[in-house]
Amino acid sequence: MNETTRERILIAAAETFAETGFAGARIDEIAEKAGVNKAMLYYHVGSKEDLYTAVLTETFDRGLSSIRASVESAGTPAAKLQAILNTFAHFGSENPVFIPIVMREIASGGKHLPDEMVLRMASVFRLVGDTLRSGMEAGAFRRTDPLLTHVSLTGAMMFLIASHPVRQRVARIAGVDAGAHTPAELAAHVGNLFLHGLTITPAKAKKVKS
Amino acid sequence: MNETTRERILIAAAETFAETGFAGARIDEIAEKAGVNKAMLYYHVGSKEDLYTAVLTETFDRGLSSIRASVESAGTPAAKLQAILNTFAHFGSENPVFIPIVMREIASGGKHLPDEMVLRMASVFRLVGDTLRSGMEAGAFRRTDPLLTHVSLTGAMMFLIASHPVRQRVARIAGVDAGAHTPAELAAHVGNLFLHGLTITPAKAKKVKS
DNA sequence: GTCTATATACCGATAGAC
DNA sequence: GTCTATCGGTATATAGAC
Repeated sequence: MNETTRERILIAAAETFAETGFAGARIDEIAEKAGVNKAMLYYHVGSKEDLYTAVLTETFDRGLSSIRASVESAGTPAAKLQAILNTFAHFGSENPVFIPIVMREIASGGKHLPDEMVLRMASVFRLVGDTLRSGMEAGAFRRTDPLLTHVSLTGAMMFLIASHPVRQRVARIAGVDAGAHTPAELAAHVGNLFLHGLTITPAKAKKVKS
Repeated sequence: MNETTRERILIAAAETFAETGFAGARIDEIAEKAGVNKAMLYYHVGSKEDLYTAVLTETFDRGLSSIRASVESAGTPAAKLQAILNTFAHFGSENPVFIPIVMREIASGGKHLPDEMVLRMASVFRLVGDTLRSGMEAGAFRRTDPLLTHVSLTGAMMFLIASHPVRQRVARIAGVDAGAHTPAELAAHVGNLFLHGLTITPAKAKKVKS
């Protein structure tokens, strides 16, 4: 089993699927990008669907272990949450495949989402959910529905990262700046927003003025 | 000009584009769903791209005017923001085409997004951005990047609405409740989250305990 | 394992009769 | 305005030589 060839194919496939989606992806393009013959692609991986599933699960697994590691490296619930956001933003930016694919799957109601993938998504939620719940029980976080908050967090994060090209076009028309686009800056924005909210409370207002 | 035929085609196209995306959509399927001949589709609307653009802009325009109306009906910046979220959630739920299409466009970096659509997106941002800026200037909102906050808001909202089927599967695996799914409940969750954040401040903690 | 050549099917778009 | 028939191009997938 030539693992290097297979990996080259998976990387090329990931890029193409991210750019055009499953239906828009062309096997010829993936093969050319991977530097292999089209027949070799079928020999090493299989059909287009097999290729898609392989890309999905392998990418998700790498992201999952990254997030797992980052959670354990932080102390307080707030720090854990920020660590998750940082890792998520970094992973999503460095693996441009991941976010577009998830967004497309959500857009189709997860119709093509195999159980193995839902299982992995549940693992991520458990990580974030536990962080949220422990923060609530410790009196650090307000009580909100963990699953809905989790989806809100990841939704905001994914949109921020993936929207960069569109954001630039919108910004030019609206006559404003396109805003930050580095993973660190985007994660900081989401963390700031979700931890403290928009409203200026008396305590915060005092803090700002001091 | 038979407006009814054209509208039937646009409705069918909207459904198909939402389900499968631009590349995945089949003209034959759209024509059959609309109950018209394929040649008629080309006669009334034009090419596949023309069809896509028409669906996009007409749907977006209806949503834009809904949001415009809701903004004007509210007083304070916070109330305006909540009104936007409510309208957005309602429109997105009642037009199941809208959110999937936008999500797919963002996922592809807006490659198929015509300038007319970016223009409309900029209009929505101007509405939300002005609300945010006026809140900041009035001392009601903390200072954040308006465009990034706008994207975070819409991203969270869209993910919450569109993720419902996937959320149910994740919830079952994680052994938790799938959470709310009515537009009003989802809008309330996002509004609560973005206005007040997760962190319990001294002032809020006092409020909760009283 | 690797490549060429090709089968097979599908899809977007149109010509042309009525 | 409406339909049938079909063109031309392209896509996935494979057969078969080496």
